[in-house]
Amino acid sequence: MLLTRFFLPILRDTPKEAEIVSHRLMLRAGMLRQQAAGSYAWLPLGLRVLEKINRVIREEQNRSGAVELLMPTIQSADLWRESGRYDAYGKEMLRIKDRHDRDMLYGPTNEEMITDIFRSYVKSYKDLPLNLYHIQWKFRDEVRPRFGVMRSREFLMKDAYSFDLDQAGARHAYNKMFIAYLRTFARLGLKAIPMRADTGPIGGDLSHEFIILASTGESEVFCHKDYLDFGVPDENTSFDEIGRVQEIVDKWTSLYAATSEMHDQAAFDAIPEDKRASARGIEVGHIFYFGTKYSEPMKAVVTKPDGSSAPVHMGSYGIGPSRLVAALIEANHDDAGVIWPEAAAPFKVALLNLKQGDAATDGACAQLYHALAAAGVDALYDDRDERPGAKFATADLIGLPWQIMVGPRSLGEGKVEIKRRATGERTLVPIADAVAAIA
RNA sequence: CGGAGUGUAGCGCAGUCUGGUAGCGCAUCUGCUUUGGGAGCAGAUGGUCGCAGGCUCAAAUCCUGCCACUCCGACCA
Repeated sequence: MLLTRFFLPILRDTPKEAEIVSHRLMLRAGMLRQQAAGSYAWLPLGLRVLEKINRVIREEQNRSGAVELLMPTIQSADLWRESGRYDAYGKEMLRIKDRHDRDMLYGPTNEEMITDIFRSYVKSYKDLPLNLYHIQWKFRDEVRPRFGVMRSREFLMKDAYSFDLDQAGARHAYNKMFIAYLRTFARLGLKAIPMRADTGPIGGDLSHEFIILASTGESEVFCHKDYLDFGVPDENTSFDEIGRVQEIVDKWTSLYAATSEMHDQAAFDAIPEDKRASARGIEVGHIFYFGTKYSEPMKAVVTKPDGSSAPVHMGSYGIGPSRLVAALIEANHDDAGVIWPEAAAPFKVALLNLKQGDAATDGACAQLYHALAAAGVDALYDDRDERPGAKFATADLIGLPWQIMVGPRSLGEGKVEIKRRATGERTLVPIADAVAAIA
């Protein structure tokens, strides 16, 4: 992509409404534009990050056996009356009327709709287990949206819904998602710690919030430091081995970890002092088993092997990709700007022509740009007529993992300079070796 | 929803107290010179001062009402 053909409205000054670093940097880097309180347009650079995150989420959801579909944003109130939540949900639900004066709503979540889809088709235990997910925009009319996309009213959510014959089956479905989440966050370069969450009226131990530690986090969290060194299940982990999957979950829930709402000071004090971590955290995922809460009132029942029928056991599993963009920045930035992990980076490399209009640098850049494209490397070529300093500042701000700098100084020896954004480390390499150096 | 603020050019701000024909920096445009960490000089463009009403010879400035946005708190993915 040529920068002169891209749409990248960089801001030199920080808009005053942006308080936390991720919000500031997203506005400055031209990723995001606020349209109303808690409502944002995703500009091209931001959209690329969002889609990179979605890709990782999809790959891990699919790997665990979940199946993608897509449900509408606008829902009929009737389904919500069936579950009883139309009246229970409160003002956070954005309620709308259509031209026929029918009650509609902009979905804040999709339990009712997915249960309706399930009950329409699935009648037999033989079709279980089933896990369906989608990635769709949600709206919750927050009293006080803040922190940019960290807590917006409109937000993107991956929500998965599992259906099983009984609680044991549902536990395995839960465990599979648990592992998929560990892998998803790890691939995005985040250390996410599963913390026991409130299960509400259902009870039990099957609800976890996945929290990343960041100084600007929204809530206080407490955990055992050993979690930070735990290994994440590799891509060959079999999701069908019930015992093995349970072992992994058991290990990842063996040590103390809790948000302030669930905090048990006595249990925390029992941890050796040098192993205690008390920090701020950002919730990036939430998984939940809720049994027959929706299947029973909405009559989502299947026939069992013995001929009797019973409501299915369900769970739901959320990740907020739009919030993850902000969380990634909170966890990866410096004074100059964002530092993207490769899996989420909008482009892999910035190609900087330090003397636009100079035949030698123009030629070398064109050659490199084509070589990168041929190698399948996503590159953003800064071909603006700007001075070197402006290009360095832009590249650091938008935080692509690599920068290839092409200027008369090194080109004299037939070399270009490659900079790793995360470390600042620079190396001089012959032009012909540049693509291989970052691949 | 309680409390506190802010709305003046694309962005950041001054001007409001004490009413008198709207200003600064950056950005943008033109020209020349520059070219390895946000260049210099010269010139230029751009604003119904959030909206509506009122007081006044005269309102960004005073009064009344409304709207939008932000921050703290309670609440939430």
